[in-house]
Amino acid sequence: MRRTEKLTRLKDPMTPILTVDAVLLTLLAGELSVALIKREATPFKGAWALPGVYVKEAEDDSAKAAADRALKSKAGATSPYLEEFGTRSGPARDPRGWSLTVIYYALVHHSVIPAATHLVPVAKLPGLAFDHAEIVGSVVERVRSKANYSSLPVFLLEEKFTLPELQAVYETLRGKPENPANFQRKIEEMGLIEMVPGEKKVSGRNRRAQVYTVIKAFRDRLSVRERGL
Amino acid sequence: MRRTEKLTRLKDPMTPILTVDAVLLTLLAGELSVALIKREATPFKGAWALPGVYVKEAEDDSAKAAADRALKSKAGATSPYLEEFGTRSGPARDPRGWSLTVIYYALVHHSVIPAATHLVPVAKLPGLAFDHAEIVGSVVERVRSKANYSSLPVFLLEEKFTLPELQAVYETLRGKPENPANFQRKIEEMGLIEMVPGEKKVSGRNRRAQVYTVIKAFRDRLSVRERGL
DNA sequence: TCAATAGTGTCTATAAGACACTATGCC
DNA sequence: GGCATAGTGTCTTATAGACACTATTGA
Repeated sequence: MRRTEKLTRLKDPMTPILTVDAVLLTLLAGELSVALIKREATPFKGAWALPGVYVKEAEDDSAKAAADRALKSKAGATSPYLEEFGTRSGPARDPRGWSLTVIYYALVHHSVIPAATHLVPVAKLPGLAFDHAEIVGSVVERVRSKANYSSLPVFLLEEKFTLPELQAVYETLRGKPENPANFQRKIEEMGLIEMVPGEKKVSGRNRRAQVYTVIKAFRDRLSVRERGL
Repeated sequence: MRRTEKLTRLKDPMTPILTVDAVLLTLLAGELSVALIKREATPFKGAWALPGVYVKEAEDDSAKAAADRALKSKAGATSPYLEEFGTRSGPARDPRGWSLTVIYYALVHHSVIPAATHLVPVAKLPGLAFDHAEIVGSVVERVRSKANYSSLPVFLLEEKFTLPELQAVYETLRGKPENPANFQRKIEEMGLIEMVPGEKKVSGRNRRAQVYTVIKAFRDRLSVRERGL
């Protein structure tokens, strides 16, 4: 029985708690935002926290599979890009006892996240349960860093997008503007995207932008530039 | 009692095995080598494996502390640079059952490793227990990659070293020669090392080389270059 | 003075960044 | 035509790499 199971875990001094937590990032109104859930059980009942689950031998084939399950069951989303960030562990981070969590992060376009899921701009993060505030901060730092030399920002867009849209995402993450000519040159050198012939995107009363898409090989992994962005 | 404890772990389907493994790297005769230990217990009794331990709530304050303990108790070494690499997990990697291991890697000069510890060139790796061969391969790849843009290689040297020695370490990890003038320029730009005034190193019947040391701020962490190498 | 390794000054090639311009579409 | 955004050609500057040279020591 589950209840007995948990008590055993609590009382056994040699069996650390093992969980995964997922940092699901998206752009909302031009702001990098993270998916948070309200805790329904102690500890930290009622506090905001990252979507996370216990790693279960019966359900998960790996820690990454557990992270997938956490994203699906707690935030209602799946992500083609789901990468391990690292671990946090120790006797103090969880009041229930010695715990270790494996942290994963994912980037998606906000359209794949249900409206019911709470998205909070990382710049206005409230207090979070456990060490989750520090975790979000560290993951955001990593993500911003990867925006400097990889294709990671494309995962924040929909399947089809324009170069100006892609440039805007890069600029948001890197926090500085980019020259369109130089930007196009560098993206081309990454061999990341391909034109969708004929398709143009209307965005007002101006010239329509050419539509692009990520080439198959990079749909679920990064393209990396040697010399940075 | 420990014996009962282990049986409980084996039979409990909800409690994954939690371990840490350490990849201790050093240069031996100019070859990147890894510390291996011979397993004394099942499974894989008699096979070569990475130094690793169970994470113990009573002994370890964190997974990293457990990795320190593994290095000290199994390889007889401590390392100022000990970094998390990632995790491996699943039902199949350990015959005892569902397991998760946190992998750490360390780089040291071979002089701090006891002669009794087995060091094997990573280019001539034998078959290893568990998924340890894949782990060593992935860590080596990461280390070689970091040699392209950070100060990581200095951890393979002693406290005092010369520029030609440092250059040789970089060349070994990167697998290609470097121009001395360009190398010195780039190392200087990293703000990594300082001259030890007056000290010169004799290495034959030739000109003596100036001795350098890593400045304090980078004794236990990396210095990173923006544009690589 | 020769061999061997240490160390430096400077030119060249390449890549990043700046800037000026042309293109398209709706009003 | 005018305005707004899309997109391109090219010059300038910064950095990486190549090369030629000088320096110091022991034999």
